Amino acid sequence: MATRNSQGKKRVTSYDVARVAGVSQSAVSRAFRPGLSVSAKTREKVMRAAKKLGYRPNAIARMLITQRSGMVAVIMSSVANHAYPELLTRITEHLAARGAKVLLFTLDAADQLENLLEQLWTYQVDGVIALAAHFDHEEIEQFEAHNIPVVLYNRQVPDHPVNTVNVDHSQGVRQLVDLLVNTGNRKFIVFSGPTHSDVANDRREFALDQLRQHGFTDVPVFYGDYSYDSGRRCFEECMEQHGAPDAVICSNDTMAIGCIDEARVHYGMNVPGDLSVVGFDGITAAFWSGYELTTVRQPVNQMARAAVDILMERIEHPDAPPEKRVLAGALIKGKTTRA
Amino acid sequence: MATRNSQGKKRVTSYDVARVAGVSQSAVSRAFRPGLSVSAKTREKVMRAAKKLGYRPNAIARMLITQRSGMVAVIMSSVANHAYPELLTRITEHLAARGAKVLLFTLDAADQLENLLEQLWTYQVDGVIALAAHFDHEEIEQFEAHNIPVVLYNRQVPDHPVNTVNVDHSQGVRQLVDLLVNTGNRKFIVFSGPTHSDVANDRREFALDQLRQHGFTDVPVFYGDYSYDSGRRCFEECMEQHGAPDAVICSNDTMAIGCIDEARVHYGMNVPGDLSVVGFDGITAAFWSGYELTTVRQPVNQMARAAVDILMERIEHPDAPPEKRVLAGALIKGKTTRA
DNA sequence: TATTAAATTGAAATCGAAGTCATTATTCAC
DNA sequence: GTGAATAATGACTTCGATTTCAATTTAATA
Repeated sequence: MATRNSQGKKRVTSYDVARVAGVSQSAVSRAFRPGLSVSAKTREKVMRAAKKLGYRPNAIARMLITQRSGMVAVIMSSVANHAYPELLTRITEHLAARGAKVLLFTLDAADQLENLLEQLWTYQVDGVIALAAHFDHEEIEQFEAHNIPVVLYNRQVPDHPVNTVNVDHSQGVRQLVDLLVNTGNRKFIVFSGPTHSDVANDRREFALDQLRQHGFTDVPVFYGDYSYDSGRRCFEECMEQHGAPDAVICSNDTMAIGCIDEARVHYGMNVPGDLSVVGFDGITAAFWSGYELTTVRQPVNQMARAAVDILMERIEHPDAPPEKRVLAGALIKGKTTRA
Repeated sequence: MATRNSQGKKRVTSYDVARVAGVSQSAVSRAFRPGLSVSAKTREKVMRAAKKLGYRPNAIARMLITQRSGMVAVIMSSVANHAYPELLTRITEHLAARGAKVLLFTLDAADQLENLLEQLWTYQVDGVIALAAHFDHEEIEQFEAHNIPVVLYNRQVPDHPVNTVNVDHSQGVRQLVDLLVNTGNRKFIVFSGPTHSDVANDRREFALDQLRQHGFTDVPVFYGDYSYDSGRRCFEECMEQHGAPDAVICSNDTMAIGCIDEARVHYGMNVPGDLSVVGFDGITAAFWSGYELTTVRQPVNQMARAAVDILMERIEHPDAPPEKRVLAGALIKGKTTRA
């Protein structure tokens, strides 16, 4: 008997189809699941009845009985990250190709994390891809306790085995520093992202390390928040405190662009004539002919794919050990550094 | 009895909690649903047992019995739209504030739409917010037949009542045109987005209309695809075919920025000295000091909020008639037009 | 204290598909 | 044509919560 939903319209269930097709409900279920034992004749009858009634299997009921939601939680930050749009669509597409759907969670403040996790447990997601959020031992252990595989994207949990996909920050930053040193820059400045960002800390420290390798010690660091405005502000502060540097190494492209604009527009400087600037990420704006930023481009599509692959592997084989995958970025020699 | 999931770990159900707490399973359910009739004593017992066992209500089971998934499908295009990141997080946040979650769908080619809809029906989403996809009568009628409310974001279905949230393209474009005319521009060019985009068509036609009002007829139009590169290409073609115009009216900011860069970098032109350029949207890059684009900024947050409000209203009251909400954009007088 | 009204409680039905298992229909080999 | 092996089928149980309904307890009123 067709029941009625809140709008008073009947919902068509497998029982309705079964009745019309003159078969059992089990047969209907089998007809819709590929590879199960149904005769062509029965399948035909079922499909005709299903089409006639406009039947679609109810995914919720399936989730309940199969103990698989087919949904993956993606945790993104509400802070507009210029790399997100592509990343998110890539992840969604790769997951879709494997029959999984994305349930979206946003997170800004760390204090919302607990609340977010509460939600996660109730929604029975099969796995999690975290683009945002800082996870510590504690959170990772919770995921383990719930047997929900997690993949961290461009972030890590020190000293704790966990699945991660990272661009090779170390190699990328090193290449940028080498390029700057080899093209004659001597007075360096680093514009770092916020200290609560693991990525920012990594990029900053790798840069300082590599500069030290070349004999440049005590390189001043200014801190921003990854934003355009913070890039501008850093440059302003830098000029006040140290005067014009030869080269600025920024934690990301957005800050680099802010820095360039500030230098050009407010200080009338020529980039790269008077100043070299490098970023990191390879956001679309970095390639605009107004900038043509020297940067390291993250292989977003491959990274998205790796994250999905790793996750799906753990969902199918929960015993697979954690895996850290590091993909090389591509050095883009733009026009914000001297040749 | 606690069952075991695919990972061999026990799942804690309300029955487990009931047994430990020494109450009925019904009581456990009531204790977790606010406003239901449970004594403080019972709730206390239940909560203690729940915490001890690490119990979380299973949202999937709830969805099945309540006929409400609490999930809203958001359809986005895989084409990187610079307005998406903020829009998506806003929508997600507003939905979260009302207890709903976002199930993400991506769509590029129109031929995937049918497949996408098939998925939609099975997932029992309570509603849909479409940021991408061109819907015709046919699709809207399918949604009506399934009793799933839809809100279209910045797009419409002519001659069919359907919920929409739009920025006031007409008013916005008119203000831009007036500004250009009033500041002495006489030779106009329009760079339009693709003809399959309703928004692009609207913006283009409104611009041409308003130019006609001012006596400017036969204004040439060049077509791009909203991308930066297409903005550059349009300007190049324009220069070849018509020489330098006074002012370029672009369908969106990204094309406008492409146009500006092409004019500045490859033609050595001064914007706004030699050329005025206006865009539409108010993407973050439009405000960068390298551009300071004259544009109309969409009130993204308010629009996201309106979309969510309208949708939730239809979910609660399915009989509410379709509603079209139009929000005014803010004219941003930047530095890409003469004063 | 007796009586009525209100608040709690648990048993049982329900949501809609998937999967187990025993039964029946087919197919194949001889 | 018979028996064995295989395929197809349907009855029934299950997933985990919500909700109805009747029974029971508690509170309120006379």
